[in-house]
Amino acid sequence: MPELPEVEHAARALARATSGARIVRAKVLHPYVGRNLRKTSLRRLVGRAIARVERRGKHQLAMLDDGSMLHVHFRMTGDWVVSSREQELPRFARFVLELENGARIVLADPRALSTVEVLEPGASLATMLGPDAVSEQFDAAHLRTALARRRIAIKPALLDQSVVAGIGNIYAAEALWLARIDPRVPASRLGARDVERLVRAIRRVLSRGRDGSGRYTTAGSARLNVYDREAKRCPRCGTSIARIVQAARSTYWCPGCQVNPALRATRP
DNA sequence: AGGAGCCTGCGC
DNA sequence: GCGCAGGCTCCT
Repeated sequence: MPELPEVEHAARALARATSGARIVRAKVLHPYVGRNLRKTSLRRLVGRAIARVERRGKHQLAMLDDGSMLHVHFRMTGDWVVSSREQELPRFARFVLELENGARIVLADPRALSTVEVLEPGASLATMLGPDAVSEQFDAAHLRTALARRRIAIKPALLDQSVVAGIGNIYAAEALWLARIDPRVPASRLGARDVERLVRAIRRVLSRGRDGSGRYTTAGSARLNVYDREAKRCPRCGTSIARIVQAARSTYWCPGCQVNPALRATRP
């Protein structure tokens, strides 16, 4: 369940379940999930306490008391299941952490695309991340600069985690709809006012998008205005919602009210 | 810039 | 069956 609000929720759940507790066991149950792990590094976790948990974009970092870090990425379908050691493992359990307080934290992921790795003290994430989408560092000035020389369309640009960290496919579409921007517009063609609207739209979209459990849904959700709604009516203008493919990902958008800013300028 | 691929389940 | 999926990396 991999968009930023969901990862934030998951990271908090992890923090709550672990807070200060020592790890007594750490085990990968699916080889693909541990593909970035060196054979011995999981054992280094045993005996360490989890001091705190941070989220950076959609990455989770559990900071251990010796300065090393447990780095987890849910990709498409990962999630934490918190229970106790006596309970049965949940379906799709791919990685298990057991704590001396009796808690058991399981990474459940049907597709097993999640990754778990241990970073040495002082190491940093291998990926370049832009400012977090819900941080103050992410503002119109930053986004404008980051997009200035990009010739790719704005929608795939928003998915580029080095531009801004934490936006996924669903909320990229939803934010562009809110800001009334055509997803196909070259990123560098957005004007200052478009970028400002877009930043506000991103903030709004990321501040909703969750039900009480921290999950989101697609079909049947009143919150999603365009995503997964091909051929349905745009809630704003009634036009039939379109689906296109950009950078091999689905983009849903409204051809009626999401306009190309360049065209808007020539037709006042 | 575009596509394949990773792995598995689900809906048609 | 087949095609699709909320992400990301790596390759042409």
